[in-house]
Amino acid sequence: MNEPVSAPVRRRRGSGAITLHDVARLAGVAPITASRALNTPDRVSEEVRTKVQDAVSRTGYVPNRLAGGLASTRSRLVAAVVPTIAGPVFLQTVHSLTEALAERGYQLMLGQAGYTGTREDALLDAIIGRRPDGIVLTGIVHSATGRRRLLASGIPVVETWDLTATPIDMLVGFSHSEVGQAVAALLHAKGRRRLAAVAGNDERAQRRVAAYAAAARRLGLPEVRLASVPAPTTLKSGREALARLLDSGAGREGGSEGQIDAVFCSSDLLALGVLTEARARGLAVPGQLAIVGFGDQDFAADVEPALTTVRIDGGRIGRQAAHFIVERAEGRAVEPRVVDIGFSIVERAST
Amino acid sequence: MNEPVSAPVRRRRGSGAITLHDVARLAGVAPITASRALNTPDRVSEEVRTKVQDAVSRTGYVPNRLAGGLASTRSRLVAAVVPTIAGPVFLQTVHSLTEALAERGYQLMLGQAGYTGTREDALLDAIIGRRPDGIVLTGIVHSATGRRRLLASGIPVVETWDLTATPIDMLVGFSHSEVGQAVAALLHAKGRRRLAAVAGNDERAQRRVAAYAAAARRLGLPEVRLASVPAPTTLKSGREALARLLDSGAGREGGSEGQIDAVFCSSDLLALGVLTEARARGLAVPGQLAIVGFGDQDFAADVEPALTTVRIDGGRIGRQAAHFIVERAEGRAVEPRVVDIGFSIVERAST
DNA sequence: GTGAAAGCGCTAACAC
DNA sequence: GTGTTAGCGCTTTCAC
Repeated sequence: MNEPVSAPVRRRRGSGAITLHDVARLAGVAPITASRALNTPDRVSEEVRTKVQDAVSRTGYVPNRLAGGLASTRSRLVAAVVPTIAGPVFLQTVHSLTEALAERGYQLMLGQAGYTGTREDALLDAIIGRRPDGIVLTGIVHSATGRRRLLASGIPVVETWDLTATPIDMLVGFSHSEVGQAVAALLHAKGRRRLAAVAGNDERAQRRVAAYAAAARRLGLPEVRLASVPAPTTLKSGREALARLLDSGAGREGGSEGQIDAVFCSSDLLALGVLTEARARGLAVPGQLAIVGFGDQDFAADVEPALTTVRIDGGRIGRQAAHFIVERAEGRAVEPRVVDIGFSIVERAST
Repeated sequence: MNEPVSAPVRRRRGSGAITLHDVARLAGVAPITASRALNTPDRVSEEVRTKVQDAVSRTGYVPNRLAGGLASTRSRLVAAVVPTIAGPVFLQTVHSLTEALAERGYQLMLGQAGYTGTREDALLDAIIGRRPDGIVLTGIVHSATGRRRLLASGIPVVETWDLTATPIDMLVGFSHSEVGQAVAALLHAKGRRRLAAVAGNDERAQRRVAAYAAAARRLGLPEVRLASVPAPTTLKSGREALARLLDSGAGREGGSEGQIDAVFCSSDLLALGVLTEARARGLAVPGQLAIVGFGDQDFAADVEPALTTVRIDGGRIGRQAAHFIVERAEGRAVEPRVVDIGFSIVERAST
């Protein structure tokens, strides 16, 4: 086989890919000058800039960011951790996070922790080992050791979708308790008295429902009936949960408390399941049963009847998290480090 | 402030994190021995292994994979490209890909190319620059320059969710044309004669629908009515599309061809929208209108009536892709490099 | 089984 | 504005 023209001395290691040295040689400058031409173009003469650009496009050079990250201790990589990508809740956040980061030249690395939390520590080590410029946590109850390692790593951390008293670092979210209270107040104001809830068994959903039940109690309503379903939630588990609520309610107390007349669901998908089951049983919605979802997924407005739901601006969470991380990565302090983005209740036909 | 006990000479650069050198010093061995104790534990004496393990847990050492990747030209990072994470189609694939990779010690990096493909080349460069051990492409029509750069990078590539004649490297998917044909055949066999389709304007969906229309033609059916909607598809666009199909059909030809009696949708969400609109208009499903979805999302079986749909084993695609990449990364050849995972039609109440 | 030396490809630091 | 030097933290290569 012929050696390529003007081949360098055979390398002993390496991938064989074009390097910055190759580009620099072609452009007739020192490697560091080529580096500057690419990274800080305005600190270099016009002439050098064009020569280097030229060499880059002729060779198809793609900078090795592993090497760059190692040398500069800036990887331009941001990690996000979600319980599972299969659940729709965080998609909007991950989507806008990815976009906002890409605009600023950062890349997203995605990790799935699972709802159980068993793999959490291993995942965190895998992430920290990559020295990302930031870590975004969504809906994770992190173990004590996990917290400690995050702290020790010195990597900027943004926790999202919640408001905790003791954030690791930065925080963008809303109060799940307030959501539960607001929904109870709404249903009470609408004249509903026998409230129920269907919630996935993740910590945040349980917190919403607990606050909802407590608020109902304070409003003098009978005890809220609860149905728990596994996370991630599905339409099917919504149907089954309503079936359980209705059947157990009918059997018990001989109707002293009567049938439930409102259900708060921990996701819109669950709410759609409840709606489907209600229709299958000939229960009128909202006539006999009011339904409230959570998340304001894009389908919520278009089902029949349209779903009342709690709207969270997931996109804003993602953008704010990206902003936090990029500011930190570029050496600027961010203050305040906690942002409460709130929520709103979108009233539609189902209540 | 006190210096930490036995502080090394102040480093001029670096993150200040614990390094393998620190661990090695603590364990009383050379750095390379510590490296071996962690990466190839069985090539090291029992004694060294425990001493190093001990030093690791005392210091909380997390290996810097940027440095490791640079030295070994193996990053243990795999990139996946999806049009958008907001669409539900690829979630199962991404989910199982992440899991399968994590099990083998690889981490996923996610990129969103968008359905338009404008950002595609920039995204590919950002990915290639990270020197992943593999790249998984889902549903991307890649530009000629994109293909060239992928090829030039030498990184193993798996294209998924399609079967093309000229794969870049490895491939796991199914035939979209065959899906369209099979659906047309099914509806024909069920006695449906006036077929319609609602499809997102992405290349693959259009291909399914084109094959569906062609098959209908060959079966002697009247021309298929088509409605195009923007990708990603939503419940709402499904409702609107059915409305358009019905209204235009009624106005035109004075009923010579009559109302449509079957709709093939390019996603289950779209199908749910069609179903919702049909119900809102008092059209009986499947009596007056048969509906077929695509994807067999988990809700498809549980809506009323349950949705007939095309089932793709997205999880298997992800696992197979992970297998391909890991095998390659570990130096083993894979043969064959193309896997057709096929599809099945799940008949439920909506037809 | 263990270690010394020499990079991987890039950029910070400090000249000039 | 441009270049030289010396690493970043790890693993390959080659000795012992």
